[in-house]
Amino acid sequence: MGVNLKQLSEMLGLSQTTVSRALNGYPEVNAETRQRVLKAVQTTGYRPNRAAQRLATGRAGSIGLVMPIAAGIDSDVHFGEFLAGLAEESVKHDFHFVLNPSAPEDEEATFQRLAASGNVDALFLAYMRASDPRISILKSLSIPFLVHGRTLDGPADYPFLDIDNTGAFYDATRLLIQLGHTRMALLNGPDYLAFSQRRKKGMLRALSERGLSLDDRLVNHSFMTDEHGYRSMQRFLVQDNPPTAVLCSSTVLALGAVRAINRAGLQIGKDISLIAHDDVLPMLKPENFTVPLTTTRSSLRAAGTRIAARLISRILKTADYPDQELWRTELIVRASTGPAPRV
Amino acid sequence: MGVNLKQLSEMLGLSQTTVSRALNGYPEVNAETRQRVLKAVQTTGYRPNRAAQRLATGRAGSIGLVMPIAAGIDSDVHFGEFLAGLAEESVKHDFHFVLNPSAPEDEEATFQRLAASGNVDALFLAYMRASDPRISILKSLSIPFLVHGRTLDGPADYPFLDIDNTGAFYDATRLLIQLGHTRMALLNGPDYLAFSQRRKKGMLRALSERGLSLDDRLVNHSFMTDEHGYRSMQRFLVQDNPPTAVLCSSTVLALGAVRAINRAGLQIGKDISLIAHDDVLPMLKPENFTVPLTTTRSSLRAAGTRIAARLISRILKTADYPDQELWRTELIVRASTGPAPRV
DNA sequence: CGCAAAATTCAAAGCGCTTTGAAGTTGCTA
DNA sequence: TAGCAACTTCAAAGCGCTTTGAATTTTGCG
Repeated sequence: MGVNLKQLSEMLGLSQTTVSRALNGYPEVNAETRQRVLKAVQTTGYRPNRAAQRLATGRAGSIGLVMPIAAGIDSDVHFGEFLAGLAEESVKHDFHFVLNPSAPEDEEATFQRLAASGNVDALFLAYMRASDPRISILKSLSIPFLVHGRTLDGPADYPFLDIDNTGAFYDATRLLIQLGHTRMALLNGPDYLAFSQRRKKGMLRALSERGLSLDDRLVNHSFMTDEHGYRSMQRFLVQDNPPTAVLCSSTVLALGAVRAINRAGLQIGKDISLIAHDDVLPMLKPENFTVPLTTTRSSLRAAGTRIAARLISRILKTADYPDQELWRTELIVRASTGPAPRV
Repeated sequence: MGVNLKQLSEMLGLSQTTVSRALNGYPEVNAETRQRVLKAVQTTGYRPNRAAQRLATGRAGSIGLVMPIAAGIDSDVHFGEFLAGLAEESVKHDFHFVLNPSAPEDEEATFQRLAASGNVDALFLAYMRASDPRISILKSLSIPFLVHGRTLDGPADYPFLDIDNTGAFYDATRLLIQLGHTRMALLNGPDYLAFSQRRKKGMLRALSERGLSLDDRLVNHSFMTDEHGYRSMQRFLVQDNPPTAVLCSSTVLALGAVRAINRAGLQIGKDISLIAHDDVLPMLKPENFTVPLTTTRSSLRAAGTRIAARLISRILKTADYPDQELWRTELIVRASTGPAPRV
């Protein structure tokens, strides 16, 4: 193994105190001394023992993620991508993760346990529901936390990073309206999730501004899998008065929707327009669809990176980030949208 | 915060030594005393400080994963599912992860650093290449490691968990041959990965046993995305003598392949048969395809769970697991395979 | 040149746990 | 009843780092 602080300080003829301070950037160290220390670190390859640091500082150096992936619960494609961003940033600061799979019913207990264990410095929360009891649990926990997304109801008096879901689908809907569409469908994520409701709200707002409305039979809430996309779209298409446009909450849903549309012998961008929300999943690029997809875009990986950065800076009390962030999405027009077909 | 060991032992009128031993299952503790301790833990909610434990024992309590997800490198859908399994098991033993994104070119350095840092007790390695230099790096590192998959060349003198890729595609190919197919295609994963080569090998073996061969123009190696599946399948179909069957290394590839086939106006299971390898991704269930897919199945999540269990038991020196495991896959016949069409 | 203030450096006390070596108890055998 | 092994329990020494409070050296100025 490498040297430890004691050995290093003996080599240098300094006390552990001074060496430690030199390394941690304290001001009361002679500039020249600091240089010597830094050079010695280079040559010896000294790396502080994290366990000792953690014990001494009381900081755990890790972030707790409560993943909705208990045994038997489906994992989410989007999660991997988000995690990649999180990891990318965390590793820079030598932070660990505690991934805590948990079923919804014992999330509360999981949080309590995690916070009490002292094993994590901060908690991260996602998959926000419209009105989410987990927020108040977290508030009572006296441990920093950060929310990806945000609740729909109640005050947003907690730190979060969210994208402007309402705005995204508002913009998308407006575009469709401008193209002459009046009857459109919505393939949305699970009903209870805040982002689903916000997207629907955005769509409704744009519609009602033009005196249009949304037919309940053209709305579907489900997990965002290819298959749900296919089934729901198929149901929409066989109705008396099928939609001329559809909004999808995920490119994965769009995948299935596209399949259903093709199968019905319709042409995307001509017979029916489609706009999907794009989380920028590498496995599924909207520009690579047979008919490239018009999307509202926001990188999930970037969100992961940002969240890690904010959480870590919060723990280490380094930089100051805003407490609440709302990212605008980009509306990117490709070939899947076109003028509404003449009746 | 909760109590610590000192407080707990004072409450009980015992020494820290005895309490610690009682908790860690040492034999030299009076059964009655142990009961008292255990009860006190219940009432006080005592939880040992992990940082202190780590410092005292020298064990880090965490597993290092070197993920191929450096900035700019695509994340893999399959990874999330695998991770879910890993996390599920790890959390039971209060183990952390250090996710280390890394580009292929500095993987070696990443390993070195990780091992030397003492921040991890074990390393995990995946995405094995046919002949993988990382193995010898790991061997030289004096830290336990476990490989998911295994190299193709050289001795397999290291601990691994792999599935029988050769067998999987051998079985699949045999089934196709029995159904009368003689000209088949292969949509495979990246060329340099060991599992891709093994699957191809399995296919070749079954073919040559019947005096059949594999046309190079009907083989494609690529990342396993929907789009690659689509493009490659399309290329296969426009050839002079298109295949009557195709093997896909992933359901994600199959997704694209199915799209191409439908688009060409062909019927799956009738005009063309398809078998995919199924990692049991919740987002993409083969049984939910429009024409349910015949698959070779092996749960990636289960592999994650198993790997975590093996790694942790190795670190904690608890149970004994076999050092090398090769899991058979299941061949599950659904509607996407059928007799070869008459010429 | 002398002394207070500023700049550096240090010794030592934890952080909360495990583990070693020793000590105190019991139970049996001779 | 002495003597020894088998049980139990304990005090104390780390693990490697940070941080407090004090000591030492430099610097600035009258």
